[in-house]
Amino acid sequence: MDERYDPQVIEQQVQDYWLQNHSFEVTEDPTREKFYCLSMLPYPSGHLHMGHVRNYTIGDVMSRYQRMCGRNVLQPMGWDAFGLPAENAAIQRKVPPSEWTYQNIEHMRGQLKRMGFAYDWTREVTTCRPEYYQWEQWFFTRLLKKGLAYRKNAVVNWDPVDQTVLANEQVVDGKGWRSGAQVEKREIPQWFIRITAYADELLEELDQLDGWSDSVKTMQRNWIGRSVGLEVDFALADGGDPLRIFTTRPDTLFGVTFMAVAADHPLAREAAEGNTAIADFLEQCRAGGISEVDLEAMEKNGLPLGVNAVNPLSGEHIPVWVANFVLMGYGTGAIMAVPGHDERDHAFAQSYGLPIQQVIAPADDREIDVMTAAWVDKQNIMTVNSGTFSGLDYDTAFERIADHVEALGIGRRQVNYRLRDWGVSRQRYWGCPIPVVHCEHCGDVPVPDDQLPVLLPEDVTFMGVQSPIKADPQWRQTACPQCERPAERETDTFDTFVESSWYYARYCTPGADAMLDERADYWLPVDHYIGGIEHAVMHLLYFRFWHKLMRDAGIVSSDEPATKLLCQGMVLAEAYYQDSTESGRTWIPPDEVRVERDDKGKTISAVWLHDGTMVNPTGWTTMSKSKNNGVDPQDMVDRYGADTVRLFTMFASPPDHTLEWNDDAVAGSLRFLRRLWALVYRHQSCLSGANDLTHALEWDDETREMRRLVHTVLQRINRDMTRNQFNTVIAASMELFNGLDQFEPGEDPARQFALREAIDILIRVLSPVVPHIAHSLWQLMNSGVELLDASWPEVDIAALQTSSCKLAVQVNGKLRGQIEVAMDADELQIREQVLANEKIGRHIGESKIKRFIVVPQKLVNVVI
RNA sequence: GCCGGAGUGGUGAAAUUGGUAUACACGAGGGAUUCAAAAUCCCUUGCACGAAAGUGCGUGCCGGUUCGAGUCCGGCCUCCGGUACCA
Repeated sequence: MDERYDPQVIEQQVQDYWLQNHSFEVTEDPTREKFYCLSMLPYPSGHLHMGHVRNYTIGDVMSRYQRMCGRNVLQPMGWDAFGLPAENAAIQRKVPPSEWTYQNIEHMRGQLKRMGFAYDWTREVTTCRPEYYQWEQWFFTRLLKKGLAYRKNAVVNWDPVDQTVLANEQVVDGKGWRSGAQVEKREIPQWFIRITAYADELLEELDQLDGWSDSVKTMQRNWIGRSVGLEVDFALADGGDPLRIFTTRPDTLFGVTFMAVAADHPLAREAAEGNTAIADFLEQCRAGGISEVDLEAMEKNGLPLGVNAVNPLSGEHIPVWVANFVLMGYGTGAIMAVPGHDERDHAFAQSYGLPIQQVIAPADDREIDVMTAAWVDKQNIMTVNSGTFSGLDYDTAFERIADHVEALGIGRRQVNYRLRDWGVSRQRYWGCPIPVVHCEHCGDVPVPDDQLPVLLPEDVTFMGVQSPIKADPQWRQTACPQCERPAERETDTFDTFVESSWYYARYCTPGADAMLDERADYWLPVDHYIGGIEHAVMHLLYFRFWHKLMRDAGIVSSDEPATKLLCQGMVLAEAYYQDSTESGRTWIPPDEVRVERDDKGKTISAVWLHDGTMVNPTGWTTMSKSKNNGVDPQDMVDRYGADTVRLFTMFASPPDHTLEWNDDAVAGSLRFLRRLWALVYRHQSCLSGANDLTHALEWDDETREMRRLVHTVLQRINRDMTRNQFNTVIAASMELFNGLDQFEPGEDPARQFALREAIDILIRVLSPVVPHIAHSLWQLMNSGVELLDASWPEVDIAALQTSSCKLAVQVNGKLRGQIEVAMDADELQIREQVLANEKIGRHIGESKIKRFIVVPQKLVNVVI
């Protein structure tokens, strides 16, 4: 054994050992309990970033721990390889997206291997390969035949200069990021998958997902947004098609003082003919992007159409407006407005001087004023000013008014969802082609199985604005699979969320000549899924949805894809900048900055080493290229080794918190591993001794104390491993180490045994986090077992026994002292000891004791 | 705007179910070793007052429940994630 800890050398040796022994390749074994540990697959952006390192270390720690608990562990890895960044890189570097992507994958695979993650690389999935995407094309054609996929018009961001569709991210302040042109809304035909047909199941099954956090489940519930309400037709005063609206507040129907329709509602278009003011307004509504943030943030405005509707309950005539916040694509494209009892309607009514009518009031005598603010309560209310429907609570009003509206034949009870069908069309090149042929005679025809996959050409020149498959008439041209006459291929590609909706299942069946095969039933569902909290709703909802689609196609047999979920927090770093009038804001890399601290270590200022000028610190912020504050995992691994990086990322905070990167603390993690190495080096002859003294050992006091520490700490480690709180597992291991560092076994066999036991436990519990150093140290232990398959250590209950314990003593809730009592002391004995204690007695004085509260083995509170 | 989180020393954080707030680290200060440096080791370290014993204060802010609140309840503030074409 080398005296010096040299991570670069030992990590290479250990990784070679794993490679030669195929240590992480697994097969289905029905006799063993399986554990499928899945981390979200990365987008191959070119370099591993700290978020990946953190995510994958968490998964690796879980996987290695489960293996030591005896499970047959599958931990796969792959590449979410289609997507927008490859197209941007292609334009910048003039290389085809495929080439850029494959090079990135090569590089990043090497980086992952250097981290020592226990992946079964024989199962690697690359989503841009036809072997993978052909099966989602195949599956999509099944969905088409079942009516679960369909085509309809939908709105996109349109850049009128580049003549292209923009992603929401590419719209900055309402303008195209490249052209700078004002973005417009444009309606084009798009493919959708009917996720709303599964809305109720997606909602209800959340209740069964005990292994998912409440915050994620709540977000998904709110995203689905099931609401029960009433659909009502409002007749127009001058005839014509009635306006259909949906409301969850039928109890406020008498308070409707106006209505509003979307800019592209037929009624608005009609009114615009011959009215330039309205026509101009509709034109204005076309400007700007389609994201919800933008729509909600913009100023709400509108114009009256000069048309009246009739309130079906009161018979009142109310004006119909066109408003920019009503959207044609969502719901019916028209709303009823109740400014007295809806905040948005109230604001709109006030800015346009529209009437506000109160129709509900508090059931008690409380005064409210709907003229100053909308009153939106549902509980403890009573309808007022509502004709024969006055004096009712919410539920009664809802039911009676719904009955009435249904009896009149102008509406019906209706369940509505906020969730919209999943738009999967993208007008981009670097994605999976949607397998449909457009035929003049037969309509949209799914590509038959024997013509799949529809291959995406990879050897293309890509200039950015136009997708090469849209630009290439040769590629588009085909024969209709039904009538064999000339027809055109669909040139849209899938949303990349489609690929990431089923990759976890494909890992189970490498090389299968079908979408999946029976091996999937052994591994699924995923036992633990780990990924960023940013995926809480969209990806994780599509992932659940696709699993149910596969179940209903008879391809998988479970209802949900993952039983447990862990969402890790973001990785942050400090960033520094300077502002100047000429060049705007410049971001200075942290390693070019010297931070000045006060005598307590608090940052007071920061200086750019380059020229000695002052820079501004931002505090903790997300790592990003634009802020120049990314920490490259490669640099860290080169400097400290993979184990140190793994140790730091697990130690710095619990998995679900944000993680603040700190170079000094990373060095501290290396220091710990060096001390661990030194400890084992110092005791190596003792450690390699035979382990034949398993009984009849007499412990001296110091050894008994040391063993009690080891086993109480192990107890905490076990608890924290099961709740995935790895930072405290490491803290406890450090405590164990600190207790051990002072212990000298000498020649005493019992003391030697105790030290061997303690170090054995320490190496085992640290091995999931720092597997390379653990492997090297383990070789000295003469245990005859492979560390990867060594059993997780068990607590020796006998070692925990003590005869007395310390009790904190409070007087009126304030800590005043401590006493030591026998473990089995009763309240009377404790009371005697408390009163006998001089320091505590001072605080009690002559006062009468009102209460004497004892929390066994913890504390006493004397209330005077 | 809406939905979901988070806030504890100089810093990252710990505190099992309402029971001794600050474990474990980092940083800082002091010391040892060294020709010197690196590395390593030892001690101190929540804040205020005090020579000390000690006393008071202290978990974003305001209020409440309780013998006892970082933890539970009500109301705010700030920051972070998502918001349907970034992944």
